Amino acid sequence: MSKKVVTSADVARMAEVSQSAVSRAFTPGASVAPETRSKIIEAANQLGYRPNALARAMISGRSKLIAMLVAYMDNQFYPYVVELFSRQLQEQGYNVLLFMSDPGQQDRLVQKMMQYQVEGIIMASATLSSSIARECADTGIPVVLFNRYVPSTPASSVTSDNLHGGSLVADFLVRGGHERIAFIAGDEDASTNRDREAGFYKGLAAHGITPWDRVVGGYGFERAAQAARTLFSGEVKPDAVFVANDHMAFAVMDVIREELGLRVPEDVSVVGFDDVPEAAWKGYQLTTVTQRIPDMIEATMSILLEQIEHQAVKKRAAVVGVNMVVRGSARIPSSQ
Amino acid sequence: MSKKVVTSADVARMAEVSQSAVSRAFTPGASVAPETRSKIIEAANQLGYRPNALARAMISGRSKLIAMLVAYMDNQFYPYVVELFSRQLQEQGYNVLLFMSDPGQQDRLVQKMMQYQVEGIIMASATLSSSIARECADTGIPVVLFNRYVPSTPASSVTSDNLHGGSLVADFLVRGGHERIAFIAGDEDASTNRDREAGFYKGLAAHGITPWDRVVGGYGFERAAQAARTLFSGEVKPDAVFVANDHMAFAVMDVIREELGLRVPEDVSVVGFDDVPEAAWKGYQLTTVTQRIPDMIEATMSILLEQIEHQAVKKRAAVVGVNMVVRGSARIPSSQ
DNA sequence: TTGAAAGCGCTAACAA
DNA sequence: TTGTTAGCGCTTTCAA
Repeated sequence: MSKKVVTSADVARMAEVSQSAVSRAFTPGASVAPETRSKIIEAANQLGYRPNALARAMISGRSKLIAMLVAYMDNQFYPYVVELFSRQLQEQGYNVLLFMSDPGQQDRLVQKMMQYQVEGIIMASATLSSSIARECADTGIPVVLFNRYVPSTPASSVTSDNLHGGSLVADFLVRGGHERIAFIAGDEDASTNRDREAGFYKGLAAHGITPWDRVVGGYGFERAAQAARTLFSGEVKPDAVFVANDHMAFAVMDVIREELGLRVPEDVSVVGFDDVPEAAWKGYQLTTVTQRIPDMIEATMSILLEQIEHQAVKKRAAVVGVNMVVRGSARIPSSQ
Repeated sequence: MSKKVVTSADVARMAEVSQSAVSRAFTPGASVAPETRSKIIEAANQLGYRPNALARAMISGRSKLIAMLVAYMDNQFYPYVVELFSRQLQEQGYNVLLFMSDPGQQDRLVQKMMQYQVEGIIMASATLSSSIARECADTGIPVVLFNRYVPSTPASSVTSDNLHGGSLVADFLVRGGHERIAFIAGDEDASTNRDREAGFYKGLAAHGITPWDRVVGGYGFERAAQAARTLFSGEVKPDAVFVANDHMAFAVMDVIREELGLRVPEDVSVVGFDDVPEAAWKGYQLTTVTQRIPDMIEATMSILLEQIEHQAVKKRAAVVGVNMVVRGSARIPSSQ
């Protein structure tokens, strides 16, 4: 039926040029006479020729592949990040190899990426062992941890200023006149959680206040709901809770309003972190801290592309600023 | 510093075997003596050898790459789909090349996929020109349209029974005693919208009822909000609205409750389609039609893998059943 | 079971 | 500007 796979040699034959001329015709900066090129292009179109990207990658050493490893997609933060990365990388001529990480499988997946000769790796909310990070660095593959950092690895990182974000929330809640301020933690191993929590406590301490209670929600919806139930199970209840991310905050609000019959923010204020799209939905109107995703992406892209360009991996750590968005889920400070 | 890229020849030298022996040691079914293999594996580990997947793909003709094209990620339906596909594909030994489609760029992206010698293509809520579909078929690359179909192309498709879903909603709303039933359409070019709408009208007609009004929301959040404003701008307002997907339904509910001050479902019933995770959130409790994503994925995988296996592309169209989930956003029929 | 040899489709010197 | 010539790192006959 069809001739099965057309190669550059076929095109060369038809255009009556050498095979390398065909290669040049498809290489942006190469020196080919305009007429030669158009003759070749025409033949190529006629035959339905498509350069084999794999062969090109092999010989040129440039696969134009970037791997992305993502832990989960149910928190809307990540789909948004994936979409933006994909679009921008595509625009830059790169292609995305996507991996979903199963806990414990991350190193194996990174090996896979390297087998495919990716030119860079983006790890979104996933970390890697330092031995693997070493290996990437030695191979010359830049790795950037997105929204996580690990001090002891050679991998670069891009994070928000979670420390500052946490203190912003503390400030806001204290100024709002709250007296029993609780915290629902995310994944305790995650740097995001550690920093948000540390910043929060520090901010509280600056006002001479100690956190009223603390439970762990593990960044998951169901587990956060459970955490909220625990938090509100006592006789006297918190009047404000800072939840380590928006995704959990929705679950927490559901429990507070539907199961406990309390009002938000009249009875209890809720503040999240991330500012995912749903936070602006009227059903929640979540007051939260904005992670400036576009800025984070930009920082990641520039680290990655710069290192790919210069063939030199060196650790960099970008920290992007944050700001609070005040909506309706937490009492708003009246004074000043 | 490090020896830069280790090849099978290096391993062969160290293990004192031929280079082809190394290849065999890394090929599952190949005939190698156990001792030879272990000798090779040891040398490989020592040197940090990783088979080059690109070279393997070139010679074997099996890239183990599957391309996925997605139009957008803001509707939670898609992140979920992407995650599930990725995990299952990974489990089957395949790797995912992810593309976000810009409208109009789809054909170009499919060309890219083919250049990377992908073994199959999944198009999620995106369609392709029939010429490109032809090309894929001729090249022997199976394509499956996920959640869309195009009768005139050779591409396979997997969809929900949108027709039936629409009629289910009509039935539910009529039995609920509604009298002014409106429809907010999604993307009018999409088969999903056409079928949901057709099924809905047919279901209405079966009860001798005609739709009260119809506006277009284009499957987008903001546009749907606008559509809702239009729909409710008249003197007399609808008492029920079927929104072509959940994502728009949230926007519609926001407008109805917050801007218009109407109650859901007391003043107006809202029904969506998809059953994304947020539909179960207490802030919305959206009554909707469930797309059985796991079943849809399974159907897609089996079409794809079967055709890759047998090297034969033939068009198949799977239709997956749907069912309604009754939550709180629409009045519940009392009788029977 | 093993090794030698022949490429997969392409890019990249090197001459011409 | 063009063609010739080597390979990139691997799998796969084909003999041994």
